[in-house]
Formats: sequence, C-alpha cells, structure tokens
Amino acid sequence: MASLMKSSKRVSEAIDELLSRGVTEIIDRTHLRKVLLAGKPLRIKLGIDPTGPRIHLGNAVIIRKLRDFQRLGHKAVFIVGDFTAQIGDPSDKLAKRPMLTALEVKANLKSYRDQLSKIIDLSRAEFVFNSRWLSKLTFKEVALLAETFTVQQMLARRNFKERYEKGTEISIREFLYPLMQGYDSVEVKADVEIGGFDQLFNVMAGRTIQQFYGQKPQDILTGEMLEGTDGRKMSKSWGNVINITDEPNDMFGKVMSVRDDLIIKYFTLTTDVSLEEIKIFEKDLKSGKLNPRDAKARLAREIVSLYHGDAAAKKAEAEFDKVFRTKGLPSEIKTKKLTKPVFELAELLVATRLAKSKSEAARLIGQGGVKIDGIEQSDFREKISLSKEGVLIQVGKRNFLRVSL
RNA sequence: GGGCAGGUGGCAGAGCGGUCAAUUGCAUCAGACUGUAAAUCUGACGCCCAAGCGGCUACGGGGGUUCGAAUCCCUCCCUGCCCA
Repeated sequence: MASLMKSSKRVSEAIDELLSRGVTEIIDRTHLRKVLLAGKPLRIKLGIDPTGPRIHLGNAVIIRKLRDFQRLGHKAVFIVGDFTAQIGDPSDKLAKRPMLTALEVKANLKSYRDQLSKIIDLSRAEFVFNSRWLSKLTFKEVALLAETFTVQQMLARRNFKERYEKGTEISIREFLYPLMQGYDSVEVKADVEIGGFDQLFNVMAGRTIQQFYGQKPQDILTGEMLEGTDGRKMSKSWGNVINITDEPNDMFGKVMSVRDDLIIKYFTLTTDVSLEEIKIFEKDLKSGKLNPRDAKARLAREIVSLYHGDAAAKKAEAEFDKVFRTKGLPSEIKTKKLTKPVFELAELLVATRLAKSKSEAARLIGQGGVKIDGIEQSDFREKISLSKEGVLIQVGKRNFLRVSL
C-alpha cells in the first residue's frame, strides 16, 4: 500500500515535469492534466516533416517529450509527413518553401527511423505515413476542409502576417498545410498533439478540424524552441546545428561552442539532468562559483552520452581537452595520399581540400593559420616535399591532416 | 489586361557613368586573448599568376550607347504592390 502511494506520487511528479519542463503552451491544460492523472492510455501524435534527413537537438526536444509520454504508458503515434513534406511547412520560414519530389522525400526518410530509435522506443510506437490518407482526399473534401478557416484566421498566424505585411509572397498552397496536418489528427484519432512552439498554429488547426469531423478536440502541448550554438534559430542553413548523429568528438566540440547564456536552456531541454541540479548550476553560474566552461563540459558529456554512451562521452572530453586546452594533436588524424612528390604549399592546401582556392590558401598562410609539422608557415610558395612517413598539416585550430606519398 | 516599384557577392542592404572586386551589417575564415570551437578585440573575405599601383570574370539574361556601365537605352525573364 505504501509503495503504491509512493509510486503514484512519482507518477504525479513525472506528470508535473512533463507538463512544465521546456513547455510553452498547453491547451487544454486542466483537461490534459486530468486525463493524464486518470492514467488511461492516450494517443500522442507527433508529426515530423521529413524535409531533412537529420534530427538535431532542437527536433529532439519534442521527440523527448514524446518519449516522456511513452514512459507514462501512452501511445506514441508518429506521423511521418511524407505527403505534407511535398507541400512544405510554412511554419519556420519567412520564404516560400520549394516543393519536394516524392523521390527526395523517400531519400530523406531513409535514415529517419534509426535516428528516432535513439530517442524513443519504436517497438511501442505507431508509425504512420500521412500520404496513406492525404493522397486520397478529393478536391471536394479539400474544399470542405478549407471551409473551416477564413483567410483572416490564416493571416493571423504570425509568419503569414509578417510576410503579408512585408509584401513577400504567400502561396495558397501554404494555407493548405495546417489543414492537412489537422486532418492527420482526425485519421489517427489523436488525444494529444505535441510539437515545437512554431507548430502552434498547425496543432491548433487539428482541434478545429477534429471537431469539424465530430471528434473531441485533441489537447495540445508545444515545446520551447532551442536556439543553435550561436544563439540564433537552429537551422541547417545557419550551420549552428548539433545533429544527434554527429560524431562524439564533433558533438562535444559543438556543445562547447554553445553561447554561455544558453547553458541552462540546453540542460533543461536536451538532457535528463534533474531540474533541482539544473537550478543549482544556474545559481552557481550566476555567483561565479561555477565556471561556464565547466558547466558546458558537463553539458557536452550529458548530451554525448545520451546519443553515444558514457564511454564515448568521456573519450570525447579527453580528446577535446587534449586538442584545445593543451593544444596537443588529436589522437586520430586523417591521412591522405598524394602521388606528386613536391608541392608548393598553397597548391598542397588546395589538393588536400584544406583550402578552396589558391587565393584562400595564400590568405590562410599570410594570417599565420597554417602549420607544417608544427611549424608556422609564412610563404605560400614554399616547396613541400612529401615522403612515405608524410607531413602533418594543420589549418586553423581544428583541421589536421597527414599527407603522404 | 493596365499602372508602379524592384532584381547587386552565402544573406540583408548601399551604390545610380570613371577613383567599384563593389560602403555597411550578419554569417564565414584566420590571429590574439582566455574559460572552449564561448565572449571580446584585430585582420581577411571572387578567381588566376611571374604577387604587381598585375590579369581575368562578376551587380537577373541578351543586345546597345560611351574612350569607359552595377550605374544610361532597348528587349526578354522573374518578384512585389495597386487597379481591373
């Protein structure tokens, strides 16, 4: 009896954390809380638009939420938006999205399941492709569906509004996206839909459309958006993304390059470190008791071990310290074989793709960024002779390459 | 269909006949510093070479005017706004 009390208390705490940690919006909060506490398994929908093949830490935030629901005994219903991806989600872009071909979607999808399985238990999840039903809708049904929203309502959506006011184009096609996503909720009979905060409009549309089809509206939960390493929106085109498939060393380094003021947010959204401990970090960072560098090293360890295991995380940290703290050589250096025995330095950098052009190579050398066997080079016309043992080229702080014959 | 405003380097955005390979900001890269691939500061940031007050290619495409065009003209394509 006592243990039952204790475990139900744990469940209630877990629910509290589920509904608060990294959460921006819950509708309908009281309802969702009630049904969660009741414990009846719910169908939790998460739509993923497979426009890109890699899952990054920002995407992972909400996938981890799905995992939390799953741990409480609810059904994860994964919607792969193979159909919607062909239309393009307007949520996160201020520009028109290109239409993806079916072929591209298929290619993007290939590694998706593997990546997801790093976070959630796919054997207990439903995994459905929305082309199954969306491709069958008739024009008439689409027209009826379109009746559930007015142009004004669509334009109320922030990124449409911005574009509208700015005078950049908005395609009618983009208005269709929330309708389709909402229709997905009808098809899978979602009790809850979760998504990033940028999905608020889309998941809300699910409520409207479910009611249109006589279903109870799903509850919705949106998660905080995670900024990229430089503090801007995490985006592939910004190059500030940490992918969950990144190699341990790379992942560790990228986390170390996260801006200091994002440390706490990263702990909260991307790790399983307890909220109590995070609170202590926050306090100690503020008071100066905890060095941000050390906090970040811990953060990096947590994240790397989440996706690659503890051993890899420890190794990555040791490697990072070796290369960047003590300015040593990395333990693994890529090697490349060339056939020509003598190169001008600039040519060598181009041949090894350490520089894009000879002009760039000359610049790098002029700025003191190139070392051969540890010795800084100053003349880009210096003749470099290759041998079987090879020479070690270093460009900048973190590009190492051994070149031999 | 008509009128108007635009299309410039990865992006934003100046320039509006020569001194423009093109101001500036962001991004990027290198260096210094450090607490790290953080922050800050400094510098670089089309390509080629025999490296120079050097050559070549670039300001939506094509054609023209001019000694000379990102800048003027014609034409085509594209985008936005307004009117129908």
